[in-house]
Amino acid sequence: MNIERLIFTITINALKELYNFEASEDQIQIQNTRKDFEGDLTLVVFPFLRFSKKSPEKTGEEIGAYLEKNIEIIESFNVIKGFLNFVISKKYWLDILNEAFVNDDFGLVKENENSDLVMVEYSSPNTNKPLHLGHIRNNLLGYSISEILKANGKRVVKTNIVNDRGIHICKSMFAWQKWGKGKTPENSGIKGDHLVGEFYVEFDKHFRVEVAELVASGMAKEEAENQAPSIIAARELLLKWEAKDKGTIDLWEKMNAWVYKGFDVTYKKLGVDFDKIYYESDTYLIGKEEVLRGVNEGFFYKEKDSSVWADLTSDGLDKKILLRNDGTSVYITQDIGTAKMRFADYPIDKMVYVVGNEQNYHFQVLSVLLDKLGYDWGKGLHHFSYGMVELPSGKMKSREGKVVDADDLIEEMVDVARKMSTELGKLDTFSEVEAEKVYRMIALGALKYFILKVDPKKNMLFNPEESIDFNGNTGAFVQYTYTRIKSVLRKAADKNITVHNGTDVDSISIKEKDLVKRISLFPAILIEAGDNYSPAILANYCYELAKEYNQFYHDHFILIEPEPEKRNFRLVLSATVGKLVKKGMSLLGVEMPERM
RNA sequence: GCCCCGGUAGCUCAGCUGGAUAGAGCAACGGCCUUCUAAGCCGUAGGUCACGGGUUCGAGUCCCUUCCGGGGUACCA
Repeated sequence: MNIERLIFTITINALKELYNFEASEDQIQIQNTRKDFEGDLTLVVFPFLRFSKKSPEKTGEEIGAYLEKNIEIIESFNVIKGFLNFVISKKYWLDILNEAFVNDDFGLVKENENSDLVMVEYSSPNTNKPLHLGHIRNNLLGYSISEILKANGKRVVKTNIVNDRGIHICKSMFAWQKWGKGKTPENSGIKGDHLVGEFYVEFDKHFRVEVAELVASGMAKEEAENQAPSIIAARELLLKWEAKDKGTIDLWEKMNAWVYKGFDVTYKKLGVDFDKIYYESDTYLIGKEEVLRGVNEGFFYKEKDSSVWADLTSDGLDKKILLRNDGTSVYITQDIGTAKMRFADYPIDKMVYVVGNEQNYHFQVLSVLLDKLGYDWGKGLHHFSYGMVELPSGKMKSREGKVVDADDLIEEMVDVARKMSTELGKLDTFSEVEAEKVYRMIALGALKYFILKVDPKKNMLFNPEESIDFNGNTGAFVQYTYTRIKSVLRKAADKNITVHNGTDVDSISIKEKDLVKRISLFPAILIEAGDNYSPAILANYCYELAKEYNQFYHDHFILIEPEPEKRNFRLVLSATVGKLVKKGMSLLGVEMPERM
């Protein structure tokens, strides 16, 4: 039984016996004792004063005495104001450490036949432009939350819906036809997704000139945006595409193939992957069918102009268009089709969509629509809504080319890592190939940690002028701590010092106990990170653990410690921290180098 | 206009779902390498938790007003 549960239970007994009060668990607050006070765990006694009718100090003393008598591992207690602090016995902490040390799955929940199957959709790129920093956040969050859910015993299917059709790709296609002069990734040496992105920007450039001209000639802006020759041409392409026009389909396939090849490179660099990929071009027709079924069954209705709508006002939402008046599908149409396809493919218990918070409303609507269409899983879908990445100048805009490109950013990070590492002379004995591997680990680790340590729900700021740090609260800090630990363990092995379990020492220092306490929190942190869909909770834990290890490392000898059992204890501590930090960071998608 | 989210140190972020004197990192200043990796450790300085009210033993945390920022808002995705 874990210590907190034990205190809960015995406190309930104490309140009954001392004050004849039947408490429930949620009236009892247990927290970690603040560092400035003596003790490990603290019970807040204020809520009990109404029943004890005594001072906070007196009440604390009485409950404290009761618990001390009835719980063996409580060594002593003290009361300060309304706070009852317990000192937990050394044995308890040593037991936890030994458990964490020997159990390679410490804190992890194993999946079984009854485990929920969770499908996590993330990435979901459009095929008209390369990935940028906003997509990086999405990809890292999606990958990490998938791993965290697995660590919580869920069966996870990582999925990607590629938005490979629609007006956006037609814009790039039209621009390429018109101004491309046969440019290809092969003959230009430009990565495919970047090349297609160039034409998307090219399209917008011409489009805006055309709109400006029309406005200058007296047309209203809104109409001009509808009448510009470029947009008309792009729309024609979309209609031809939907009509399966051979030439259009060929061009579409060619350009998308360029993009996929480019995306694969970026995904690989980022270390993210998918178990199943869906394409909008395969799902949007199913979406249409579902919408029409909805019309037939009376959930949706057709306007005079033959556009199709859902009236969601009784659900507290607005009316929502589902098919345009020309019969083409809108964004949400394909989401309906994709959902149907997925639930046919997998026995999904829970669907998680990793999509930015600008689409909060969209998912509210989708949930209701799916429910109306008779899917009972519609109501339970989870929109993992994350904040935007902003630049100092504001929101990123692909069309204006105002973005931090994913590939560029990664390569810049690697350059900085290489430079820094060379200056410090850390990897002088490494081969070039080996060193390059480590630079990439450090660069990616810094980038991933930088993004994942922030609460996903919040917007975050990225300043391209200041490169991401390798000192302080960073990925490199945690990696560095790990390499220190590995170094100590290597040296122990060199000296034929074996690290054995069942460690027992006469006394442990404050720093040592702090570390064990932090270790003991690992299982709860994993659960919390999973329940809250928050890699940030785990990232910050890894930092705290590493930070406390560095303090310990600074203040204590490990290998040099003459007393064998003490030395062993510290080696066990070190190995355990190393293991947890590696595990924790791996759930964030961060790799750990052995040396740096 | 209406709806949602946010505002914590100069900057970037934590703050365990209402508990003790609000914490880190960066930037600034000072100290620590003949002992296991100094990408580290220690210290100094830095705060009206946007503003004003309320709820209570106790509020950065919950409620309301106002201000500021971001997002959404029926044929963009």
